[in-house]
Amino acid sequence: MSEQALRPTTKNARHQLIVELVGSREIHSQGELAVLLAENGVRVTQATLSRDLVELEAVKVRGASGTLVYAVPAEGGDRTPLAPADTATGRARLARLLAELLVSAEASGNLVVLRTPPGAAQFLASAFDKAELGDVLGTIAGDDTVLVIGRDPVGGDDLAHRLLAMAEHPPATQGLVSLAGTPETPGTIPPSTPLTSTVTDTDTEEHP
Amino acid sequence: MSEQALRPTTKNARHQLIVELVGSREIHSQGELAVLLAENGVRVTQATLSRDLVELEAVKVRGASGTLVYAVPAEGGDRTPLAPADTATGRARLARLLAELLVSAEASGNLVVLRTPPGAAQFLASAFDKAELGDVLGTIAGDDTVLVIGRDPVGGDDLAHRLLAMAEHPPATQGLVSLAGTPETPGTIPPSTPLTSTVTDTDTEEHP
DNA sequence: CAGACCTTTGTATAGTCATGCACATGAGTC
DNA sequence: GACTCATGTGCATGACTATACAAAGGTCTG
Repeated sequence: MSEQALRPTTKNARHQLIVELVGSREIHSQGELAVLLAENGVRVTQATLSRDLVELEAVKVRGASGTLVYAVPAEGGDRTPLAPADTATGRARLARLLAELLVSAEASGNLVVLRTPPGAAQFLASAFDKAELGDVLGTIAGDDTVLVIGRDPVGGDDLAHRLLAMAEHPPATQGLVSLAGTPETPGTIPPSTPLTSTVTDTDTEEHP
Repeated sequence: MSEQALRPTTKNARHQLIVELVGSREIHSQGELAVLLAENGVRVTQATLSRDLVELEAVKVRGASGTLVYAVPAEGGDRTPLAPADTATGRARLARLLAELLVSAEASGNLVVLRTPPGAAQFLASAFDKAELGDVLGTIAGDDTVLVIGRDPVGGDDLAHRLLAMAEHPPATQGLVSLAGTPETPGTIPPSTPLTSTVTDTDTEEHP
């Protein structure tokens, strides 16, 4: 084996590096990933990467141009660059991600149900975490649905409108790699659709 | 062209059929999809399907067994099986799954936060869907957390107790495959932990 | 009518990913 | 030490997907 000729690296370290790379740039193929890894002193073949990506439960999601890029669910599917963002940055980023990912928003009581393209919900939810909106109690995310829990018991509508406004007026792009593919603009908000089937069926059945 | 020999079908109709098929079964490859379409009288090649899937913005997601299956974001990415389950069977199954999977239950307002072993939340949540409990508005699930939304604005406590009772008195086992590896017994329920950090951080960060 | 243009689809093939097989290495046991 | 087993990886190749090119059909315009 050629390990002695390379920078020492374990499988776990390689996995970590893969997560970092996938989280910080759009990677379209395992060959491309192999090149990036080699640039970091980790030389493996496509076969090994295929296996790694299975172990990491990676998927391919559609980016802005409709091309498929890798996404790793590690850390809740968070593909955010590892550099932590401060709150203002977090909010700007949330707005940008809302602009890109928000498919629809529905409110009921203190809850807002956000729909995203498949695989993007965790990503969007993590942006809520980092944005630290005061009137958001927390979020829970599945595959393509984010449930935003508002503090105000009847503030769901306001919150939904606010999020839509953010989605429509995102800050200038900052060069962050975005999970493009905000295919369908929300259009309209059905103001008071019951929550049941939308949340329940779609989200829980997304991982068969 | 062989269109004259086939059931008349437009591209849009084909897209609709694709969405239905992808939404009702696990489809692992475009070849498999081509076969299913042919069974429905729509004969196209893999090339056409590749193009269709791009237009439909389909992605591949990982299913329960870790294999990749197609998912279509149309209609919010709903991949719900189309065959409905009857209610009584669903409720018995839910009770059994609660007995096996429920780690803890906490109520707040109309919400009940259920904790499961990692990876089991979606499975448990789908059982809620099929059980069709009247006082449950819906559920949303992450990795190890299921948020159960009750209809009664202050009925969370009652609902939590009811679910715990179901967990403690499940029907006789019926040979259902359980999510083996239900390692940890609930032990105790911390009665009134605030909802915030539990929901947000744990759940969205749970996919390593 | 003819011609230009657009859309759609199939064929063939390049590109991408998954996997069987073989090998190397490390850990544990005798 | 030898042997066994588990893990990890590369090579080769099959399976899967995307796309260049060509053809057919439909629509629009002069």
